[in-house]
Amino acid sequence: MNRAIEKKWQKKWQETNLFQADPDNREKIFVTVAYPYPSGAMHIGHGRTYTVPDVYSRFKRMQGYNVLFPMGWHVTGAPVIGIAKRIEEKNPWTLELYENVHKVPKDELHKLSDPEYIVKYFSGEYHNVMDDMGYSIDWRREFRTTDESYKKFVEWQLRKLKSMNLVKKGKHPVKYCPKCNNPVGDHDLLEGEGASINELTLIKFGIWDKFLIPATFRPETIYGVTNLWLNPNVKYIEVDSDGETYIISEKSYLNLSNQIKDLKIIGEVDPNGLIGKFVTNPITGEKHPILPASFIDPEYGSGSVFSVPGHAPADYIALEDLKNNEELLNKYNLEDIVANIKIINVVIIKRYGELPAQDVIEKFAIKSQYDPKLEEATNELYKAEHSKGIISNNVPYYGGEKVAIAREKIKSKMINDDHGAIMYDLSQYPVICRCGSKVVVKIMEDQWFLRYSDEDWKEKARECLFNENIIPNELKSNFEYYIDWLEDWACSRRIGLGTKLPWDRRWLIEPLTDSTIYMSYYTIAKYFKDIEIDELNDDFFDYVFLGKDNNSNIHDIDKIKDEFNYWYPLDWRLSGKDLVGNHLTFHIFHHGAIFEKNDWPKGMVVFGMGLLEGRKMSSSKGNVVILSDAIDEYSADVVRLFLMASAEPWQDFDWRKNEIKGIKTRLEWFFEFADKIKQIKGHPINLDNIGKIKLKKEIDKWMISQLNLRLKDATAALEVFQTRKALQDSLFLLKKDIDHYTYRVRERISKKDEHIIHVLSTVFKTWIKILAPFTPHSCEELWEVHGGKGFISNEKWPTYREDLINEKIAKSEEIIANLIKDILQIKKIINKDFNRIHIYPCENWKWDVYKIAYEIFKPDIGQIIAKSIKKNLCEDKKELSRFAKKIAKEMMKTKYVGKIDEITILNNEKDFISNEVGCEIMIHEDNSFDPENKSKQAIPYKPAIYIE
RNA sequence: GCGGGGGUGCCCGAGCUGGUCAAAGGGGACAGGCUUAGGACCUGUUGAUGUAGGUCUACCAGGGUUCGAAUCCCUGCUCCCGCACCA
Repeated sequence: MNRAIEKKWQKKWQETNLFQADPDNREKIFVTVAYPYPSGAMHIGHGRTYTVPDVYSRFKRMQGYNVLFPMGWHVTGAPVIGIAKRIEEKNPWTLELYENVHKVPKDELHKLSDPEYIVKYFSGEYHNVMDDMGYSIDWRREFRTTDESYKKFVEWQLRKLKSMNLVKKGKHPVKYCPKCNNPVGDHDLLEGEGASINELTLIKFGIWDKFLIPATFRPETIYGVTNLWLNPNVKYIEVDSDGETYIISEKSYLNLSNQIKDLKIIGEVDPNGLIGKFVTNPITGEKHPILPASFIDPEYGSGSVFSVPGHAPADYIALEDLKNNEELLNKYNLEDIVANIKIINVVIIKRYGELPAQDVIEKFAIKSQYDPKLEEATNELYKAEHSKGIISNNVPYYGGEKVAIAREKIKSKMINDDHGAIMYDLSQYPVICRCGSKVVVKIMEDQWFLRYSDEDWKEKARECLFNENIIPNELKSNFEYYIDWLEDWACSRRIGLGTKLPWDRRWLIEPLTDSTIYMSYYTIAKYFKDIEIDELNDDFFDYVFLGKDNNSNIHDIDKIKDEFNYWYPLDWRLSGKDLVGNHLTFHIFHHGAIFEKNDWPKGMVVFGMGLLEGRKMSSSKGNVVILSDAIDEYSADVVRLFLMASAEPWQDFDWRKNEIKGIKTRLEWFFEFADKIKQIKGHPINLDNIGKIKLKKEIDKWMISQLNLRLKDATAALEVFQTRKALQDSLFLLKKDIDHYTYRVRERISKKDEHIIHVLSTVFKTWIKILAPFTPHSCEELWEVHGGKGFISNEKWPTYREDLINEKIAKSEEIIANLIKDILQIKKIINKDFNRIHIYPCENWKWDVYKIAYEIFKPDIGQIIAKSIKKNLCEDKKELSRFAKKIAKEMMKTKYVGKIDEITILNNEKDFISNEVGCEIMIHEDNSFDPENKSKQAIPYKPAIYIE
């Protein structure tokens, strides 16, 4: 197979518009796969993603369905902005990545400094590679999400949602670079990838007319505070917020000022002047001393911490350290204050005492606040208290409640009473923007949200999901979880490509939101080139998609509407596992909100990820195989076949060079198979007319039976996207059958037996059709070369013949194979010279007993014997009971398919068996010659053997 | 932590509505055949053991249900994935 042949067929398909799908009177199937975000070259992971729908589409097309498989480009979003900037700045890492991994030609590279050009360039590349892969896409419907008509569509969608009161305004924290003045994503970072935003509670402790505002994860521990910590080696400042004065570390100002409006610096504060002074606990009203601690990180929170030594190991050990530090105690005159501190218990957990912090300190043998084990100890205790802790009865109102619940209540109470506020901080430090400056958490005001928290909307989503087919089914509960868990989603953005929010043009629509119902857009996309942009107003979409009143002047509008109604609802939506929690769940939500129930999607298939030689694939790390390279090296059909054969779509697949080689030789074998038939026949095969012939030999019928069996299994597998199983049956197992068959009939092959030619031609003709969805180019070529008419892509999918699947024939073949195996085994064990092998088929009465045993369907020996005696099956009662015991055990190990005429079969295959075991054999119909009494050993499906 | 999915023979993996499972298929290794040769193809072997087709030990570990468990139930250990404003 070479690329020239593949190109030839791709061209022919294109010239005949083979995959352009328009409404007709056939039943339709509408398949979409997540449209790609083309910011780099396609790799084999993408190859798998897009091959699955192609195989399915081709399969369904052959079954007679009108199949629509379209493709578009999701080019909205922010990543390309950063990429373009880095190209512009000639960032070496980015240039290297795009030149060597994504294989962008040198003269194109510099043009990628324009984000629009990046997506244009790569969507073009994607299109070409998809053609090279032979995908049966209807390209007339291709679009980019920045097309003006698409923007009109998205505007309609958002206005629709707003009119349904599913959009609201609010504020929202984001990772933000103050220097670039922009929100940043992971792809914009120099350092700190994967950092998340943590929510903390600031609590206002009064001191004079000012406040210290320590931040905490555990607001419930406010009842256990003994003191505050300040780091005397750190700069502190006073800031004004709306008339209140806070004391915070200088380093925390940057972050806090992005979260608290108009935070103004008033002046510096000397921490030494604060140590030893007292603050007021806003909840309990108690006075707590301010004490020095060097472990306080000035960058985190607000640079001060409240101390809960009963439950925070760090606080506990810091207090112990201080007690033993006379120098410090003397410096600030703290001796009495520290001596007076009484540690308080606020949370009770099993297996811990009054002071859990002390327990873990002892358990981990931590000696000082600088001990590295401190973090581990803290984690352990925090987790334990959160999941299993109960608020102690010392605490008013909340005593006896679970920590996790009390925490939320206490938090909201404090915020309501203006004793506290929410702040956000990064989960790890440092996080550095590509520009080199520190990233902070900023609260974005005037943000727009989709109200996924809306219970009515959730209910619609659940109903939509309930009626959908999810493959694999296990993921359905995952979707349920996400529907429940989803909160309001910030759907507006400052940067990136995309559609502007129609009612607030300062904002762009966030790119997950603009790609939720685009499947409906495909159905009518081919008409847009002939329609003025302004005509694509809300009335147009309302009429076409929702059947509202027609206020549009577009003259083809009813045709457009009919086309939408023909293709919708979507039959299958395919996408990656990683998109379950957002794209796919949003897809359900938005269909639920906008479309009528009968237009809700019907099914989803969720894909696994790709591995490369057992390791995770990653473009940015260069651990990736570019799809076009793979096609060049192996051909599209080999790549397709490997991707489909190595794992089911929802499993992770592993690209292994060695195994691809195996697939390649398998495909070559398929080509040779055709030649082999030709050779046997002596002249070319004519697939258009392979004639009819009555098969007499069991082994010929066996081959046809196996063929139908494999076809049946493969068809059933493809119906539910099990590409691997389908190939397992149709490629590997069927090939094994053919090998077995040609081996069995090799004598007859050399005599050019016409039955064999007919069997092999039939196998070939069916086989080529089964493989056509997987390796369409090879199959077209073979089809044409061997006399097929038209495209194989247009051929009818073969239907299996249940009546030709014959279990008894399969069993007979098994008997022969097992017999040969057993003889060879015995020969090996006894290791002696011998002249002849005698074979004794199973006697009739044993078959009868077997049948009785089978009907009882339990290894109930007593019942088997009783019933057999009743029917008088055997004179020799002793022999009967011996056999009954044996068959009771045996029946559970073999499948009963009825009585088989072993004598005939054995006589027919006598020469073959004799040949295989390399010795003369004799088939006995009775036991007149049986010197060692071996004939008794015979049981159904297992003739007795005597080696003389 | 929350949610989801796993742990099978040298490797990858199927099986997991209990019996047809010493466990499919592929890869690797080994032997034989075909061949000048073979990385091509075919046949066979690839848990142990056995002078008659058998027996024993096996599907993370431990316990249980059953006439019978890789498959069902419980416990423990362990691995992977997602947890958001990012496509």
